Amino acid sequence: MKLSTKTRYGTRLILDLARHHGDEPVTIGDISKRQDISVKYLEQIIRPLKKAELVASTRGPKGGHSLTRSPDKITLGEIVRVLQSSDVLAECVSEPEKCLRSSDCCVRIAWQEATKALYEKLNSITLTDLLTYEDRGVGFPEDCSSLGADKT
Amino acid sequence: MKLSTKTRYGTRLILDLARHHGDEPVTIGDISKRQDISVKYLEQIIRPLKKAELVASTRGPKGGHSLTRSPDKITLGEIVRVLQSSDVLAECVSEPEKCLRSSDCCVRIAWQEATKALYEKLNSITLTDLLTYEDRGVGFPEDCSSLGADKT
DNA sequence: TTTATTCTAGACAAAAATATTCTAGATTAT
DNA sequence: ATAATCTAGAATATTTTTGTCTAGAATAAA
Repeated sequence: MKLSTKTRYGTRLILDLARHHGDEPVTIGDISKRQDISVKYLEQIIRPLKKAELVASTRGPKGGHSLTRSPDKITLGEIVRVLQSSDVLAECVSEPEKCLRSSDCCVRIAWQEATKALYEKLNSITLTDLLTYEDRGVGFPEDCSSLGADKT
Repeated sequence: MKLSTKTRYGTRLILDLARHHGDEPVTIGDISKRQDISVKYLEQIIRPLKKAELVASTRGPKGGHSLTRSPDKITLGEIVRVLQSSDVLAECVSEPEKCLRSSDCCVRIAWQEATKALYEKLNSITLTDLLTYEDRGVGFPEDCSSLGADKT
């Protein structure tokens, strides 16, 4: 159920671009230094982001990468969908035809609902939101301490 | 971001027990036939469920497994937390100390919020709910067709 | 008391997915 | 021209997940 490091690193990558939105394009080398992620890996991660047109690049000296939209128009949901190779909780959610039982499987519907709830939250968080929390020294509005809910 | 097959099979396992709640204990062999999952794998999956005291077992002939609580007192959230080896979206959510950046990482808070939203949904779905939907021939109350939300 | 049935525990092996690097270019400002 | 930068695909390494095997323990019933 973990997000891949590709997704997590990619989020940091794009957040780095967000911090420099409006400035000169940012090079992979710079991001690598700031985020402490290898150049080679970043090159790999940025490809799907370009393909999805979240990021645009220019080659040659003075080249680099930048966001195609302002940070308040990009959500975490979008980033996760682009980078996460399996972007639903179970294969049967996105491809019911691959499971023989899907037609009358009540569990499948539950995974679907849960996936939906997850994306509703992710879609509600923009890059700007993250930068704002960062400025405030972190600490989201809501309380996040109790994850396991009915554990108690 | 996918749930492991252990979690998915385990959910079917426990749902099978739920269908026979109140009857004689159910053997792994029976579940294996009905769910089409190997005996050996089921034996492995049922261990953590026993440890978490969701399932109780008796040995010997006429032995088998049964739920320790009624199906309306067991939620999907609980099952996922027990079976899913990584039960949060990112390691830093449950173990912030493992990440150097965690103290001022705004992304971590976002993954935490998203994990929370996911469990709120999972915790709200009981085994009884699933059986009910099954009886009705599936079809949850809400519409589940659009997952990718801001995709459109 | 023996036997067949059933669960239990841990180790092991195989397969799949993920993470990461490498090699060889292609562009382009200076 | 050349140095800086991005691009593409292949190749490798690592980790995680999936699944099986071996050996044993408990117990109901004959």
